[in-house]
Amino acid sequence: MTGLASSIERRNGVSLWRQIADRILQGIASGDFAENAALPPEVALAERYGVNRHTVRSAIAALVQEGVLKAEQGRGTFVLSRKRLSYPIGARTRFSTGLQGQTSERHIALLSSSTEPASRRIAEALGIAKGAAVIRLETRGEADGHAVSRATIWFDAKRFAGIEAAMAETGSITASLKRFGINDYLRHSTVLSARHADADDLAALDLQPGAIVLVTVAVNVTLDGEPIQFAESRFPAERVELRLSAGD
Amino acid sequence: MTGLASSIERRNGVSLWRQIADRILQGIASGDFAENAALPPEVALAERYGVNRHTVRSAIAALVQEGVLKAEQGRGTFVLSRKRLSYPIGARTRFSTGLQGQTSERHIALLSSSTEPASRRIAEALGIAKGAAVIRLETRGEADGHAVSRATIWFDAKRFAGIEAAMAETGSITASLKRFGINDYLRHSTVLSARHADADDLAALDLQPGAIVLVTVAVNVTLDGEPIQFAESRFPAERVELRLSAGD
DNA sequence: ATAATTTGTCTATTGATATAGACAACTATA
DNA sequence: TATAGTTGTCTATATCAATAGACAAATTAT
Repeated sequence: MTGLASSIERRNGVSLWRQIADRILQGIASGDFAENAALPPEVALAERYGVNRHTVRSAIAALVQEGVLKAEQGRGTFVLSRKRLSYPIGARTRFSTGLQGQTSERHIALLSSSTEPASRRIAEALGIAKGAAVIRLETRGEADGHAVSRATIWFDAKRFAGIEAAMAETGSITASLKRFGINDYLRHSTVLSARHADADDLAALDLQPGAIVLVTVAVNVTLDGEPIQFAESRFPAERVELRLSAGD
Repeated sequence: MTGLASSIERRNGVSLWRQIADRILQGIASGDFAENAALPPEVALAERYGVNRHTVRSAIAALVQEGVLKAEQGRGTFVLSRKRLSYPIGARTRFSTGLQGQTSERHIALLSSSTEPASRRIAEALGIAKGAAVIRLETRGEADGHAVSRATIWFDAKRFAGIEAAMAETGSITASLKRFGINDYLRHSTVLSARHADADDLAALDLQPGAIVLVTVAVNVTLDGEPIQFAESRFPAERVELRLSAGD
């Protein structure tokens, strides 16, 4: 990416093969390793990263299982997967329209829903009393059959009673909110962080263990500034990048 | 954060103690573990995460060495460190003003500089010919003595000859650009991703191996839209979160 | 055909990771 | 003072991670 040959760290808590797998994924995303082309041979990669050939093989094996690479005996190891999806974030962040042009199909699957008392944090974000009932939706964003996001979304249960049914039916937050008279809404705030994927993320996003997720914590509001939705979304860093759209 | 007891993954390439250390850091950042208060005892943490007490001890040991926790025999283990810095990103992203109010002192240290031919990517971003000379600055952002960012910045060498001297002197991008007649500039685009810190990041940001960095790739432009600066910045995810400021 | 290149498999060894259990050392409290 | 609760240290064992070397199997080029 920068052209810097940033090296590999040992005795870290993160295995060398995992680090090298990360580097290869980066290389693909940044264009260092072209699509459909062969990777450098294992011995060359081993030398480049200063590790044993078997360690490189472990990294490649993980990426093969992940569907990113394909190894052919005698020929080489080839890059299958495309660049990362670029997910725009701005005042009018929408799942479906945001990925328009990058994927042919996309929708949000409702994994589960429940009603619970609001924690302090959620109550503050939604401007309701702590302990008031909120609806929690667990969702997965899918594009062309691939999982690209995993979100937990909270709504005021009083104002949005039954929204889980609307979500299950429409597969869209925007469409569901319309049923409650909200035709437009804005992203009020977004806070961004990153962490290792937990077991739930791994399963829902079909990730290999050790993968990194980008985490956004966001509040959506009506045009009047009334908070309507609080959400924590997780995006697989190896498949998705977030593009900050300034104006919109 | 969400209250979900997301669990720990095994055989991942990321050791259990590293994952647990991450979780504790998250817990501190999100307020689950209050500052100056004691962590739950080791046996309780071991049970919560479903691992052996010794594994929890490895995680705690790493965080003690990192200066985040302090263990006292017979009493407990205490949280020393504060919440993450919140680094705002928007049209007017500036290092120093962005952290105002959160830290008393902050500046950018110039680690090294060089002149090199522009890669295709950098040439496109800066609107110059591929192979044209560009100045590369390697910098570290510091706040109250702690490293909070590590950036690589490129400028058109023709237009900004000598900017490395200005940077070394002023410790500020904004001040340096003023010397070239640029009194204001805007963030044109930002792309966000995350990865494991490489050896260079680890050293410069004083991180424990295995740590995660948030990565932004950004282009700054003049008010007329002329590109002036291309930068890749790395932020330690355990110490910094990025706050997207919508309007500004 | 032959050789060179590349991925695949096997054995062996070393160190890091994780579990298990026992007990020591220290602190706070009843 | 005695007791419970907590961190610190030690031994032992099993598995994972990484290195090392050798050779097989498949493909491509000479």
